[in-house]
Amino acid sequence: MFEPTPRRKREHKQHIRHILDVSESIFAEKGFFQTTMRQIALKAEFALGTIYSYFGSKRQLYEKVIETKVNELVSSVTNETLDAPTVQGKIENFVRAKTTFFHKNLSFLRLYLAEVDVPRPDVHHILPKSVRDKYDSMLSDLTGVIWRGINEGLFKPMDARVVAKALDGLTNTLAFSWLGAQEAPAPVETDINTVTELFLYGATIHREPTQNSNSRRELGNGS
Amino acid sequence: MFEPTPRRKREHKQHIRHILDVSESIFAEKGFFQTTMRQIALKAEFALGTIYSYFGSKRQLYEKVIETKVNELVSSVTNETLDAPTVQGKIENFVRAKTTFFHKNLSFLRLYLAEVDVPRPDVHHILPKSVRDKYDSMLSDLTGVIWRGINEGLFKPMDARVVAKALDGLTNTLAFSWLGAQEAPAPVETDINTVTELFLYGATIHREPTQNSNSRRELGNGS
Amino acid sequence: MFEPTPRRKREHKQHIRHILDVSESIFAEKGFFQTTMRQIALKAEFALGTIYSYFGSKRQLYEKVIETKVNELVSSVTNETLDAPTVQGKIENFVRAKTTFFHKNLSFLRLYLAEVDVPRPDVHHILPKSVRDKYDSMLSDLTGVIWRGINEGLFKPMDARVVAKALDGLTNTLAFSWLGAQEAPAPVETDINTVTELFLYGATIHREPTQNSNSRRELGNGS
Amino acid sequence: MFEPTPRRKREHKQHIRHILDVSESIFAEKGFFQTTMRQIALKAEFALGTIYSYFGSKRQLYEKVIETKVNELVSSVTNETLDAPTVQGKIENFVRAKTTFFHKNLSFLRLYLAEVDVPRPDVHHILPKSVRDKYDSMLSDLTGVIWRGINEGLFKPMDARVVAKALDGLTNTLAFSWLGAQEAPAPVETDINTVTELFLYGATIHREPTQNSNSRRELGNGS
DNA sequence: AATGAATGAGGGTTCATTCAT
DNA sequence: TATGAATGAACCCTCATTCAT
Repeated sequence: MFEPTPRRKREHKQHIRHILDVSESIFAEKGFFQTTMRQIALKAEFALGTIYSYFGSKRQLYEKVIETKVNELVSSVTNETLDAPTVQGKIENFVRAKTTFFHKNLSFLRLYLAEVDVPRPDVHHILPKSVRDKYDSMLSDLTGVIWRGINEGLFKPMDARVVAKALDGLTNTLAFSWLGAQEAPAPVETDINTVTELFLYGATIHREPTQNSNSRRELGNGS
Repeated sequence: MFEPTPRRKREHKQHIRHILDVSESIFAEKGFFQTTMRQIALKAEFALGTIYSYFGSKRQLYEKVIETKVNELVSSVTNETLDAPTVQGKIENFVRAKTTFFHKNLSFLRLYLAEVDVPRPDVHHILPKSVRDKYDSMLSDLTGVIWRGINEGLFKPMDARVVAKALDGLTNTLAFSWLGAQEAPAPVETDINTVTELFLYGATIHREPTQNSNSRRELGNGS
Repeated sequence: MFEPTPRRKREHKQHIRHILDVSESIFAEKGFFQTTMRQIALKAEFALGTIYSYFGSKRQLYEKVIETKVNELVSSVTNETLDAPTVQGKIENFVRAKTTFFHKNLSFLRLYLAEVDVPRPDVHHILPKSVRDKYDSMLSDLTGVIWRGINEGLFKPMDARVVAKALDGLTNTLAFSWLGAQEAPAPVETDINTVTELFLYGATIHREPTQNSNSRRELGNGS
Repeated sequence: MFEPTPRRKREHKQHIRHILDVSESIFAEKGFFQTTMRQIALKAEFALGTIYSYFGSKRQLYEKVIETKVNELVSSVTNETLDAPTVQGKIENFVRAKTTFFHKNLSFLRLYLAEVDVPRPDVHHILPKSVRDKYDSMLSDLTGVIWRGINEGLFKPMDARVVAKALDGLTNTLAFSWLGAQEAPAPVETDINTVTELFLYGATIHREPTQNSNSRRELGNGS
């Protein structure tokens, strides 16, 4: 019996990280079903069996890829959202955190859209419950923020959950537009402002904007 | 030698329609890769070979399913959108047409989201160009509407294409929320109002205008 | 009950002939297994079922194609061979008849080589016994001629059957060389002379050819 | 990471050899199209997938079978042919080498005749160019020998290429006669002599030269 | 007789997964 | 632990053949 050396442990973690990264890029490029374990093993420079010894199955590997990144995303978004004191600030931070994250994880974006945004039917959920829970908790937090906004008389009295979904979808939609565009995506700040402005005040120009115009300027002054 | 009798022709069309319907439901339920041609043949109550004699390959069948429904959707949406005289009317009709269509074609919605909203990377595009073109033309029409709104001083001067995408995404997001919900989805009109209101005027309550809709309508009827 | 009109009967025969011709060309081009009944039906401008009503099965159609042409070949060759009074004349006529026939039926040649020259193993004979018998009878006739030549002291005392096979193979080999060549094949007479000369007198030049040279000239004077 | 151990490598080669042997026998027995990969896997006592991991596809496996044996044949024949100093010696050695090879590789003979002797039309060539080239090179060597014989005044002035083809076909024809015969084939030497005699001096008995071989040898040893 | 839509057995091929080394 | 050869279930597709009209 050997006790695992610290070096061993470190290497082990590095390997896992490495395989996850490689898998993410291939899954993102080809999708789950058109990715083969051999392709992953090849690109990761491990033997086929080694991948299995680390992750058990293709499905589990895929889930781990999603789970890891979703955790990062949700943590980041949740923290940022909570960080601001006002409702508007929270909204803005939510949009900023999500947008920034996807800007930095473009290849993951495709997986996210395919899996979280358009999940397979309930019976055959490809995602483990933990991931969906995580995602739902993020959405719940956002719902809470909306709800507070409604209670404070800031937001119109709509179904908070639906509004939250709408905002979430709005950021996804925008992020998605990067995927198609081959050109360098617009600066993040512009996107953040567009979404925030649209969500808070809509597309229509108002005639007598008193305080609102101020807050809008603050949101938009990055460009 | 003989051309097919009218009856034969009619049956032929019925069979095609039948297979397309069956395929749609299975593809929607399991996705492209987890659907087998045998499942389709079985559910359609045709022999395997018969499906092939009608559609050539799994890929082509899938494309035909998408193409047929996307054509319906786009026609319906385009017509309705053009139908209204004012910009706001067009926006509202767009949302109404799309929402209504998805309400009536719930199973197709999943395919639509998977294919149009989250396309696979360029090399492996599962959709024929014609379908994507169709979709793009719908989006272009919408972009035109937005653009007109901006020119008329109704909408804020934003990137019309991005705004159009946002509105499209917003309706998708809402429609998507039906997929998860096991409960009877809310009445269509509610959803339509939510999206339209959110898009046009945002989530925030404005201080001065008590009857927002009235004053705003005045703005739009100048054209 | 209608008695078949003479016209009907005539048409029937014409159809059979037509389908056989079409089949021969396709079988020759692609081989048995890579030819489909649909291809034949299409090129023959009959419905699939019609082909079956005439020939029962792909195998039977194929056999009929071979059988018909082999019968023509064997009849022609046998008649010509018997026609000449001398052994040398018979040999020459045999070569001439076979060569001429293949010259006129180039597409059949491929089938012939594939089926008669290189038959599939005994268990799975694709040819009906009648065809093989026909072919064997031709070879027997030739063997008889050789045998007579040996008895008359004209030919060396070799195994007549083997010698006959050799001559038969020699003509096949030559005919085969036309298949590869895209250029217009050499005049038939040249080929006939080459084979006959080679078979009767070999490749070697003899020093004191007294009578032999005469007979050779007779054989070769066509060119 | 690790290169395969010598043992692994050895086994790998043995497996390839084994599968090739098994395939050859089945292909020879049933032909390409009536042989299934499952049959091969079964007889080779490997899983279906294993055969594919070794050879990629049925077509490639078939080609490898042919290629391997044709290479053996051509090497053997070319070496033997070059070995003799005189033209007649070369001719005799050519016949001997080919005949001996087929005597020892009876099952391959059928494949050889089907593929080399009766190739499918150009578009559907089942053989890789390399194999056909190999075969052509053998034939070219033989043509060279014939050509030398003609130049030395030994052979009649015929088209050397055609004569070479004729000799090649003659040996094939003879070898082929073994395929049908269930009885033990005649001793190889007899066959070799028959072909050589026939090719060099023809079937006809010459009047004057009692000891043909002697006088003829004198003709040939001038080189 | 003629038609061609419908049938379904069968074959080539892929790829997740296992396991002996 | 790491390896990768071996496995075989499962899938897409073809095509000879049948049969109702």
